[in-house]
Amino acid sequence: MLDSVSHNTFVPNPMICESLMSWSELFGTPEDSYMPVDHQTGDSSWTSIHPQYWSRNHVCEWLQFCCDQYKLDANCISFSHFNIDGQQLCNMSHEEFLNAAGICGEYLFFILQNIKAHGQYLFFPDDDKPYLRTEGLKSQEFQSHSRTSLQSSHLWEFVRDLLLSPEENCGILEWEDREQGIFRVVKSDALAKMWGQRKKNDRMTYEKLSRALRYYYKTGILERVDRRLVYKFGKNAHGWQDGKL
DNA sequence: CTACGGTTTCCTGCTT
DNA sequence: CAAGCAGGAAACCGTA
Repeated sequence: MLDSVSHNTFVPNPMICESLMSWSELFGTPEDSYMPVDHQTGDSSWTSIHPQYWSRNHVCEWLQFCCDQYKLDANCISFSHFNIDGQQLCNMSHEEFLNAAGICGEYLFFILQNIKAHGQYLFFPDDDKPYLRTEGLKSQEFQSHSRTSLQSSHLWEFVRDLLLSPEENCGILEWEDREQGIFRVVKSDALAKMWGQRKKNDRMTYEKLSRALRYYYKTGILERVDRRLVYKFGKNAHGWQDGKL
């Protein structure tokens, strides 16, 4: 689908942008999309370039990727605000992100900060070794047996990834004992709100989130720590030891 | 349509 | 008193 649209003419009309058209309305369904290499221009994929050097096309592709992979509601994103290159994107403040993408802004900002800091990594469940995505991965292959560090659908992985991104977690979570995998929930309400955003559930509370965390005791993902708001990764949790993602 | 895992929601009782 | 913690029970929801 992208191939049928000239990237150079992406959202040329501000009037269209302001109407907050969804991605699919503009470009078709997600299924048609995101090949790692731009076949039309021969450009490298955004995944292999630092955000600072992304072209406008790269920014568009990144946005599309986020909407697809992180199940973000494209309707709340003002695409006109993202008709910019990587340099401008990186210069956007947290506030500007919220302004441009509403409730999705929080997460998009978080994702971008993570990519800026760690690159676009993938993890393969089998060996859990970080794998830097390079060109040539087919989208199907990409979807079938890999995941990004941030798209994890499970709560404990969400918590883990937040913990591994100190620059982006806004002090919501803190390591108590890095070696032993003990961490503390500093801002319980913020954590619940962020998890709620992730699950598109604005009724999420720490009370309910913590119930889900307590279920992990049974499976060895988490271990009980006898202190308020403190948890510990269990033997069945993985990925939290590797310093940076 | 069924099974099932992983929550989500609610609740009662207890602790800090 | 407010905020957390413990789990049981049942509803929910996406995926196989």
